[in-house]
Amino acid sequence: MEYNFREVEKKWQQYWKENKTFKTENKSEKPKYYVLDMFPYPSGAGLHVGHPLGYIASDIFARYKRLKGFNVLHPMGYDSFGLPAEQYAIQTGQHPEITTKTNIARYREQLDKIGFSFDWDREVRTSNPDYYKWTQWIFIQLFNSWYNPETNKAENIDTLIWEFEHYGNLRHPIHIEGQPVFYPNKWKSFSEKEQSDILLNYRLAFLSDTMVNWCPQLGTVLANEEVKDGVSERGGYPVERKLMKQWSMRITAYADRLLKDLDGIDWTESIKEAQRNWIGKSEGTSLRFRLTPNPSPKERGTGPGYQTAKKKMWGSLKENSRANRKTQTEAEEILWEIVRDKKLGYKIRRQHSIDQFIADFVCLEEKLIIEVDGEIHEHQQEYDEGRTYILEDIGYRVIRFTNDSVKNNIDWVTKKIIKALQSSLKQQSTSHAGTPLLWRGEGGEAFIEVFTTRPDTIFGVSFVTLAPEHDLVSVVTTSENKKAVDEYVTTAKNRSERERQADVKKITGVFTGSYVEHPFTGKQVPIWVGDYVLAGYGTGAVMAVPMHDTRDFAFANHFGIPKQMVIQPPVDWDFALNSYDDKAGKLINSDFLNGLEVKEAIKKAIAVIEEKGIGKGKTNFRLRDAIFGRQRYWGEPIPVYYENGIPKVLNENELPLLLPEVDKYLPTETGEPPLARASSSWKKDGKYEYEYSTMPGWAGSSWYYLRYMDAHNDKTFVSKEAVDYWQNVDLYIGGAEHATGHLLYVRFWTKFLNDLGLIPVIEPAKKLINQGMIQGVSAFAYRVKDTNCFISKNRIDSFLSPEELSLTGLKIQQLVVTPIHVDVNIVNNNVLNIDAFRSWREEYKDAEFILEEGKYICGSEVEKMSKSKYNVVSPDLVVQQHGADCLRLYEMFLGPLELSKPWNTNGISGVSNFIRKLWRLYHNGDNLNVSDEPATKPELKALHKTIKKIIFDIENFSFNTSVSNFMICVNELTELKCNKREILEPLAIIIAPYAPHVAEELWNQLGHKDSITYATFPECKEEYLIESAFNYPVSFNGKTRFFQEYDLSLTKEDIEKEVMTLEQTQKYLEGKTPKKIIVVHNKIVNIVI
RNA sequence: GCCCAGUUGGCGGAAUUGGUAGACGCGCUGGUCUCAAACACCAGUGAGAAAUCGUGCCGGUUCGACUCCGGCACUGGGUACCA
Repeated sequence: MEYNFREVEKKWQQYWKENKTFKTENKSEKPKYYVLDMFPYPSGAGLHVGHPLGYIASDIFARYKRLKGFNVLHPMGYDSFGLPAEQYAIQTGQHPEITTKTNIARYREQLDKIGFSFDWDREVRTSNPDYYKWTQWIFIQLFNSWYNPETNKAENIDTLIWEFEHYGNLRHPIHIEGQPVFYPNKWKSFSEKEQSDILLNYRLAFLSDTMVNWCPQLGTVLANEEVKDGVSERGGYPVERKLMKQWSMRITAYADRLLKDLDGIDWTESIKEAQRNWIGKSEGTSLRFRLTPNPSPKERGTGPGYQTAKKKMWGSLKENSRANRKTQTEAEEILWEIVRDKKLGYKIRRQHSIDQFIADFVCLEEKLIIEVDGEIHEHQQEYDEGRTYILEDIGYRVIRFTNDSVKNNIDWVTKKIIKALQSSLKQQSTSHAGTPLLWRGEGGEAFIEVFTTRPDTIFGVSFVTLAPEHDLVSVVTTSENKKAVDEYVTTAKNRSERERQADVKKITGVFTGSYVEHPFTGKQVPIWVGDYVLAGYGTGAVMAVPMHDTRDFAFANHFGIPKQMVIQPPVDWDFALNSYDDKAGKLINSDFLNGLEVKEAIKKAIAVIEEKGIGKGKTNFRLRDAIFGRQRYWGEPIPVYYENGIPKVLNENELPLLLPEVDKYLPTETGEPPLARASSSWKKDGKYEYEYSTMPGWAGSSWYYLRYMDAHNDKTFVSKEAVDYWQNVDLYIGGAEHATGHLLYVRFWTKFLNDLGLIPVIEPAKKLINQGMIQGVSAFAYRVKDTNCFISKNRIDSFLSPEELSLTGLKIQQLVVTPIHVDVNIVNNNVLNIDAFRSWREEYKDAEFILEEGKYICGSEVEKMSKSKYNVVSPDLVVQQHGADCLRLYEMFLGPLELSKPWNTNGISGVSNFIRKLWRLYHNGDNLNVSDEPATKPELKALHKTIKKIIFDIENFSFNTSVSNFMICVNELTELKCNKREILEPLAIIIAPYAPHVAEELWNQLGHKDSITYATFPECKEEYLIESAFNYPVSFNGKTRFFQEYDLSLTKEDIEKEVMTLEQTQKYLEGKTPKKIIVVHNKIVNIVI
């Protein structure tokens, strides 16, 4: 009887389940090995043949490691929160939990049929409260942590509060650029809300106003990597930019570590490269260009109309400032001694330029100006009023004291100043919101700061470009240009993300009318606005070097801006076509950089820039903080409630915060997320509102590998013992599509948990390999336009008979055909099953066909496997027809694991035959036929050769070649008519990882009571492989011409002599004397003529 | 544009440090078995009549290159005004 795979596979799947064969303990004498698969999202479509590819490979590896004596952790679970179930719920009203459960049941059934060795006792589901309780718990840890740049680690937020209490937020690495400064004594005086707002700037999980990718159709925000080409990855709906209050994760704090630690892990180069690009570290320098002259409010058209101040050029203003400092009044000297050196707890400057004025004293942080009116000012009442008005208009408060009160009542003056300082925190101007003061240096000068990676090209700068959203745009724009700039900025801001991406090549921009001063040449450099500059990267401003930067080049050409070459390009470089961007060549036209190579010039330029104090070396990352909230129902509730507008996290004992029931899975009428529909009692302590957004899909999957180690622990997310034992994943097999999403986030959370001392590892997986995609092969039938007549592929352009033509309803043969996707399951070798097609869909019931050679031939095309293309092949069907072992072997046999390939079953019969042939080795008819006689030398050689190859192949993840090697081995043993136990027992073991069902059955029939799972993988005994002779290929000038066998004991010299005596050698020599004879022992003989 | 992967018979693919190119399987051809078909088994199968030629194309290193180096083309994937 032939091998009955249906019976045997069912039997062993049952056996494994009943005996919990693959249950793994967290303690063992054996070394540990952790094999992890990609976390599946249980979709309604079920598994297709592409999904198990990686699972089969990892299962083979896991089973191999067990045979090699390892304690193997090989778990499976479900990433069961997510959009599709929710979309389905919106359409049908069915609770996503129900859909999810059904889908999981179907997945499980499909997985079981393939015979995977998962430890199902460790199954996790991210949507189970006992799982998401810990996802919420980790969120709370993130909320309670900040990233300390000094220790380069996440720490509890308390250490930051301590810092604030003792040092304020001034100290260099703690201070965040652009944040208002406060001093030690200040922290405690802030209100709870103020403190909360400040801390949110540091927390690793934080709430902020962020530009988000808003997808109106999906009704939610999307992460950057969920948006492809301006539309949502799921569904393909348009996405727009929108400012929203959002929860985010401060992944940027880990940018450098995420980048650096890539070097230490054995992941595929393509994934590492994708992550490196996504993180996008670029080293360069910040550089400030002095703004001069500074336009007056009147010039830029935003100031009050009655402006009385003389139009002052910056230069003279600066001189006034310096002169004033030397000629202080007595009162000013007295006050200076009181306020200088932060004596009042605030940094106060004197004779400092503000806008076009010079303030006597100013505290920039608190935006407080202190004026001491001397005799001069008494004559200028009107002037002072105007000046105060302007200063207040741009966000300053001005307090005035007379010379007399300073001289005679300094205590009263001091008290007034302190009071003013303390009460003026962050007082924002109203009419000028969005146009803060220019960044000003010690001398009071104003600047535009740019970021560049090419400071060497500083002498090639021909203009400076600001992003349309840049704060300084309105400040530097002159009144003549105001209209054009305003229009441009409005258009640029309103362009949707999609338009911007589609229009990348369209160059747009506008001149502001102002200039900055070149820091070295002093020349005037025009300031432009252009949307090729991104507000969110660097400083939102660039120095444009058109000769050496492609984008600047295009911009300059488009607007006719002059260009200056500063790097000597190769001789044949054509600047009419391209800029020369390479970081190679010598500097020219560049003053002190002349003659240097680019790399040296960069160093030198940075040094000089830093020395001049106009900028400093700086690193920028492309990586953005990850938006963490989704305005959706089917996700983990964020464990946050709001008390008087202050976000607060729940206590651990209040977890899990369960997902509440809602009447509809839609946003509320007021546009709030679905959770706002929860009953009015869904409130913290019955009064405080919970956060309404839920966590994104990647929350649960960012730590699932840890939960498998200790899946049922209700005390902690993973016990210390479990994680100390299992450490991290030894082998992860997954698709490359998660390179910049999941695989980056899971690394981030791992590092964070490590910082907190909760886990001992800094990376989730030591080794990662990608499985390729299995693509679908779609089939097409060609319908003649406006008819129900289908024409066979190769008849479209051929002559039709009158009868055939009449089917098309056309008078003359002028066919227009529409290709229609046909279900691949009713097409065999491109031949359409016409009856099946007619009954496939109602509309094709009466379809007519124009055939070729009696058949209807379909067209085919390789596409993504998807339901809508009717090209999905389910593994169930293959298992039903050929068996699970056959599916496993065939998927591996298709080709290298990491390569994408279309699915076709053309070769599956070869694998099916192989299994039968293997079975026949052990059987004679219906009976087991195994002999205990000792094996012969050729039999042992066949086996051990295979053992050696299989070990090599598995350890190199070359599963396709090991299947070939099994075939070779079985062919050889069949040839040898081998039925020796000594051979067949080890053979069953080495094949067990690949074809576990048939191996178990053979093992059992050989008389073993236990599962083959924990047998011992045989060792390769080299002595059986030793050959006494080798059949040398004899080649002439490297081309093999014939073979000659020589004993391996012969020396090179012997062989050389022997070869020369051969008749065939003489024939190929054609009477010439060889120049050289190369003999490589056990390899080749090459004769050079 | 940039980054990554790939390109070998009719097809999927093999070739471990440079050493017999095309293993293994499919398909195809012929044969055995059968009334016939399927299954199974046997033989052949890169091209060419042959000399020879052949691993995307051009060049190089080497006694010898699918393999190493330089340049180019094409296919697939990722990514993008990131300064």
